[in-house]
Amino acid sequence: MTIDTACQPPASNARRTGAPTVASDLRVALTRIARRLRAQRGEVDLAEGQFGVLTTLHKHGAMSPGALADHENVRPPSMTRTVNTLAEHGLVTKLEHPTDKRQVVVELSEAGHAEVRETRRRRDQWLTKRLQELTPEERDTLAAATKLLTRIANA
Amino acid sequence: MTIDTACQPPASNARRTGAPTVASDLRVALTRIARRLRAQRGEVDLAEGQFGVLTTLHKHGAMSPGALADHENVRPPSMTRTVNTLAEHGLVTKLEHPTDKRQVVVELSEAGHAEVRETRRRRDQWLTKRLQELTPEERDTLAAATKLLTRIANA
DNA sequence: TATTGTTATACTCTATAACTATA
DNA sequence: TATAGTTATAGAGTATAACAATA
Repeated sequence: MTIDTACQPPASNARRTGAPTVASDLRVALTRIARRLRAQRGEVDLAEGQFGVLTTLHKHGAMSPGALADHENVRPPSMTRTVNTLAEHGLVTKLEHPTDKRQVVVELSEAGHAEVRETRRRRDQWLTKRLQELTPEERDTLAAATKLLTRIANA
Repeated sequence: MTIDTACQPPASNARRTGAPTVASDLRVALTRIARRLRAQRGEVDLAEGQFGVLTTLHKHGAMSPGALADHENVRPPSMTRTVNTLAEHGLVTKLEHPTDKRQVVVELSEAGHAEVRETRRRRDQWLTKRLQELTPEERDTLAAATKLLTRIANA
């Protein structure tokens, strides 16, 4: 596939200068594991953005489409479409707001909750298998690192 | 935004059962950091799939559109479009294959190489800043964890 | 008059099917 | 006849602008 005349050495700047590569190596590993985790899906084949709405509702409870759009960083018309798609799949329910008739309340259905749980279960299962291939000492290292990574993730 | 009647407790299965949550916590942290890394872009505003083609060419050298499609898990017509877009931006060059006139050779231009380098530089910079906020001991822990995560990523 | 959500329309990315050129 | 790539066309997902209903 690759033609022999055009192969250049994959020289990263960090390695060329001899500078520390922990950040770079960590970035590559993190990115690759995240991609493999994303590939583990639940029952329903959802786009990542649609699944994101489910997790947000799972975490924060029912929200208006506008609030969801803010939270997911999309525009309101896009969220209208996303919510309608999820409603057609029976994963969310659109309800009237109790006092403000302009608003719509988007609520996760039981199927929606189940989809979030199942997807997380499969992703955790994949990662758990990988952890089981490590020694107890290595798992301790990763447990300690998890605390640090969590701090970084929320920084 | 959230209406008070519909908030349910965010009870994950792992926590409810008291089972170990390292895998789950690690997954959450990994996913979140990866998302924040992806948000660090280079000069040109490229979709993640388009940038993926640049990194593949950066790593493996010039390839045919078909080989790129295989590598990136998209269909050939999609890769044709992607490559044409990248070529219009001056990030890749389409060349004739030396012996097989059916084939096209897609080569990363100097601007393409620079885009890959710059994007990686910004992502490494973001992560380096986060690492600098840790103690030396914590950095040692993450350095050790990086080796393990790299192994997992490639498993 | 401001806010919430939707409809109308368009652009991007992806796909399948059909076509062209070459091996 | 098989292979590499493209063109034609369609389906998601997202965007901006314009509109409807309600506060």
